[in-house]
Amino acid sequence: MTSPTTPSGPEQLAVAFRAALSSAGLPARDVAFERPRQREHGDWATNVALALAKPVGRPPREIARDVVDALDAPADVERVEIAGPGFINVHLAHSALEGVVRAAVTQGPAWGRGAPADNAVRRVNVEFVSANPTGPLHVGHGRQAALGDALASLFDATGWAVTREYYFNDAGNQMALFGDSVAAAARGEPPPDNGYHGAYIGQLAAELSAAGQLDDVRDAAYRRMLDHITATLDRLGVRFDVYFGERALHAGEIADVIARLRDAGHVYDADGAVWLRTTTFGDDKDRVLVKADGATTYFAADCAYLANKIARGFDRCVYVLGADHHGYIQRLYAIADAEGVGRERVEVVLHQFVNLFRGGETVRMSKRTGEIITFDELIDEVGADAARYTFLRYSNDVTIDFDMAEVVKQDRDNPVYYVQYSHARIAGIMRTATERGVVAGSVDDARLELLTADAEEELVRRIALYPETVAYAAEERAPHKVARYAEDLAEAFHRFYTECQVVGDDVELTRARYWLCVAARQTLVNALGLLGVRAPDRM
RNA sequence: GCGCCGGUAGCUCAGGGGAUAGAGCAUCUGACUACGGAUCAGAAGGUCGGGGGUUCGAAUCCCUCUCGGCGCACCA
Repeated sequence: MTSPTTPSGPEQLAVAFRAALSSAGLPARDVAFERPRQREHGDWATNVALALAKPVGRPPREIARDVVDALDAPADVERVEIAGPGFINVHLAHSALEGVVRAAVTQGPAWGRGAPADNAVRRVNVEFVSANPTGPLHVGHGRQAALGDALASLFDATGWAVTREYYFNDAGNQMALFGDSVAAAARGEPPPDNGYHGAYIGQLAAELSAAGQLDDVRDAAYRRMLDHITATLDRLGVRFDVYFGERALHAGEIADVIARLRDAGHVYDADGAVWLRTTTFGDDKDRVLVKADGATTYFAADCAYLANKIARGFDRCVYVLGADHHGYIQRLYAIADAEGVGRERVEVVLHQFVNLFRGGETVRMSKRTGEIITFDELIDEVGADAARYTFLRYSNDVTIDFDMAEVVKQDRDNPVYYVQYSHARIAGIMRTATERGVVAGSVDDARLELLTADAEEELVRRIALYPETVAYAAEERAPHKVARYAEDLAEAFHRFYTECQVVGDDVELTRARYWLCVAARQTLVNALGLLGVRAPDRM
């Protein structure tokens, strides 16, 4: 797996350090490495001596001394030193930096991608948005679209086979009411009681009328609405592999799953209803599968839907849900356990809400109050890239205060442009290099050892962090770590750009810097790709 | 009442048990006859909501209190 150009990482260092522990007569133990906060503390650091101090009963610095003396370090380790209370800091040689540039360039789109230790490809279903097609997407759906898509990309980048799925309800009362509302509008009548209002209802009626689809309005209306939603998502660059309608489950799968759950002993009848004993699996209360009036519940459909996903061969089912759905988590786990699927195959990624502002003033997203703004209108106002990026640069766990007046700004206030600008600058350098007839040659022949300026080395070190950033962001289900990384990378590039002229008189230096630019550009492209944000050549 | 998320610089937020808690914005001071100034360099700014505990070491883990957001259907 490790190519000759890949610099030593935690795995290689751990092997060497474990050997050193052994030959120093110290107890065997895993040696973990982390990236030190400060540059002067090296490329990697381990606290193994601190951890051994207590069991061995000796001062940590003394232990560290023994370990370092016994260490047979990998070739690209320049020096190892003991610091602070007993940390062992590893400094890599310049050749390691050169290896990073070559790896980024030669691996190209695969740079930063990984695979599980056993190299097995597992299948994951990522379900997100799943807004019922009874109205346009609102801004909260936008966050979920950006998040779900980025999570799916992170799964893909770490070796999973991913299906992006959108689940919608095409079977319930709301759908019927929605269809009837559109039908009423088509006849020029007011909507039924508790029906849907809003200009889009009239617009849908007009569209269906123009298309001659007024015979079966109930179905035609939601399909048309789903088309609008798909178009909105498309503007954002989000595409689903599967749109799954609940109705399909009513053909027998719901009845089947209830029968199976009953056979398994988890179902009982009470008060005229059929219940699933979810409390067995940690839920607060049992849940109704079939109501006293004979109708199956949405919950019953959830049971059938999970069974359906498992039958389709997914090893993992991810549900991206808004914070208001946190109560569903225990329920989903209970379903998985009751079906014998196992809760470890179900995963919920929760995210907090979005508050909309314009210049500090609250903008409502609900239909209730005066100004309503749909997600489409938000994209109109700030652009797809800025919208997506803004949704993705915050932790899932924090509420986003989305101020449209800030997000349309195209300066350092708005990190998406800062990152995109760094990419456009590199593209500009490439254009200049072409114009001035630079012959870049091959990265293997480039004299990368010439890249010794501070800004150059810092840029390479930043690039080197990309693969571990992707791995960690994926593991933590935290796309914002990729966004923050991209900002740091852009910063390192801008500084390099300011301090180092790429296309210059020195042919060898020009070539070396050219390849550094290619490596930086590739890393930016890959990172922005995970976020679904464009990497423009010009802005 | 029970549960989930948050409280870190004036503001918006990062922060993976580790070393001196970091960015951006805002404020102040500087930088191009160079490949795009949507840029760069620097200064200043902190009881990490309060209190206990675990640990060699806690913003980080545990307990508790508090403030803010959200949720606790035979709705969808």
